[in-house]
Amino acid sequence: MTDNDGMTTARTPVPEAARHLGLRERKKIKTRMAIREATYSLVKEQGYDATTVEQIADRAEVSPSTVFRYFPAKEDIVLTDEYDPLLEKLLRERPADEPVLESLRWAIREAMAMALTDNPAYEQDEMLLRVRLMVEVPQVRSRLMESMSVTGRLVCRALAERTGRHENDLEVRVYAMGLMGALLEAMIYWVEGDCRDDLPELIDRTLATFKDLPRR
Amino acid sequence: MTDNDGMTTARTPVPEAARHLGLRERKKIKTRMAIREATYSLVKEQGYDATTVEQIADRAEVSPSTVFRYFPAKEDIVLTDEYDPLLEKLLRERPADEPVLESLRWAIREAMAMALTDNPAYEQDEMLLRVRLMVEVPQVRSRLMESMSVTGRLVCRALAERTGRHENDLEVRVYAMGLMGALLEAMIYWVEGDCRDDLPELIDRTLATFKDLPRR
DNA sequence: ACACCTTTTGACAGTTACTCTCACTTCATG
DNA sequence: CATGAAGTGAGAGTAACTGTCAAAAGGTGT
Repeated sequence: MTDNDGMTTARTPVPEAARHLGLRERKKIKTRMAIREATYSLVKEQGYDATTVEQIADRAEVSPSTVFRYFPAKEDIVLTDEYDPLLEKLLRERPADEPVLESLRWAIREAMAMALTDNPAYEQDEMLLRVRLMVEVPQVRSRLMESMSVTGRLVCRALAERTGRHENDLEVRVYAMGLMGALLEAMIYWVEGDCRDDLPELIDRTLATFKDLPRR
Repeated sequence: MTDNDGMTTARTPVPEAARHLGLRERKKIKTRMAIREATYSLVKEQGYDATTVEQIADRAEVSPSTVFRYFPAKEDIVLTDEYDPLLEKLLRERPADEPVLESLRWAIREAMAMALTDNPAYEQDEMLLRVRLMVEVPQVRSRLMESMSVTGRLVCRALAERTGRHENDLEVRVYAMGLMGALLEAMIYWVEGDCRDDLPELIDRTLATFKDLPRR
């Protein structure tokens, strides 16, 4: 979502991809992670609203200025969305003549699987915390909804390629945002049910309420 | 404070529905309108961000405290959504055996028509300003998206009645929120095209990308 | 008219997210 | 190592809120 610094933020501690980078870049990644982790632990302890940016800065051992330099808003600390590029990649890997709903289903499935298996347990923990915050804290949810439109544009592009339409077609845009709204609601439903339901199944049922966007 | 000595009187006359109310209630309605109109004029002059609550309070001749008492947040001043009850009423008036998409189409059509014809010209002006702010100012758009979920619940209820499902069914909720996302995107599309397109037609095309939610 | 109670208001102080500026440190490079 | 660039911290400032409390205004009984 608001992760427009062009740099793909990595999840694994000081990732391999960063090895060749200068000390500067590596430090940036470190403080970024430090701020995130400080935030997560504080939010777990006291809740989101009770956690101030100053506390976060203290625990991350940086100044408040630096926190704001790394994240434009407090919500962005918990809500950095690095899955858009992954989703796009997975979507592109599907055969071009497959119905878009099918492609989406598989791409989302795959993305979720990767998020759950490729990450260590404590990160899965944080992911659940994040999802919960998205649903429960209005500010975070708002931001999430904003990021929905970014992902929506991504889906628009995929839809355009598949259906021979323009990515700015009303039908394309409307269909994409409809999908996003539906998927978001599915996630909320899932969290409300304490994450007990089988998420892939919920997503299947969600996508099943749509008809395929016809080719032009 | 806001004596009706002529000069500071609001453009909009106190509505008939308020006639029988006590002085207290009537005053409340008045200050509410005063705050709104102060906000609209200031925003027209300087833009949303440059307009502070203090300025709004000054122009509306109330204290800043009062502004916050009437509207929990600045965004809420421009974004009061009085159309939910109307939409619900119109939806209920449609025949119960009509496909839900049809009902929605007519209800939305009717609601729009009423909004455009029943209001004096300057209110239409303000409506356009509001719509534009919804699309352009992130904070306002966020709030709008939040309110989307409220309207979504309303649609859920209507869908539940029509399809014999429970209003908390995943399919119902997901379908409703999909609709809301799509309709919101249609509105954004309309504003981006400088409101030149025929809005009812856009809505028809939007709803046409959905299949009907089957009865259970 | 008057007293009495309730609702509404304004003044004020405080918190917090965020912005901007500027001096200072830290890294990169020839 | 010197020189420039990038990153950081300190501090001041803004504006959206929040909470409290005393004063004012509306409503109601006698």
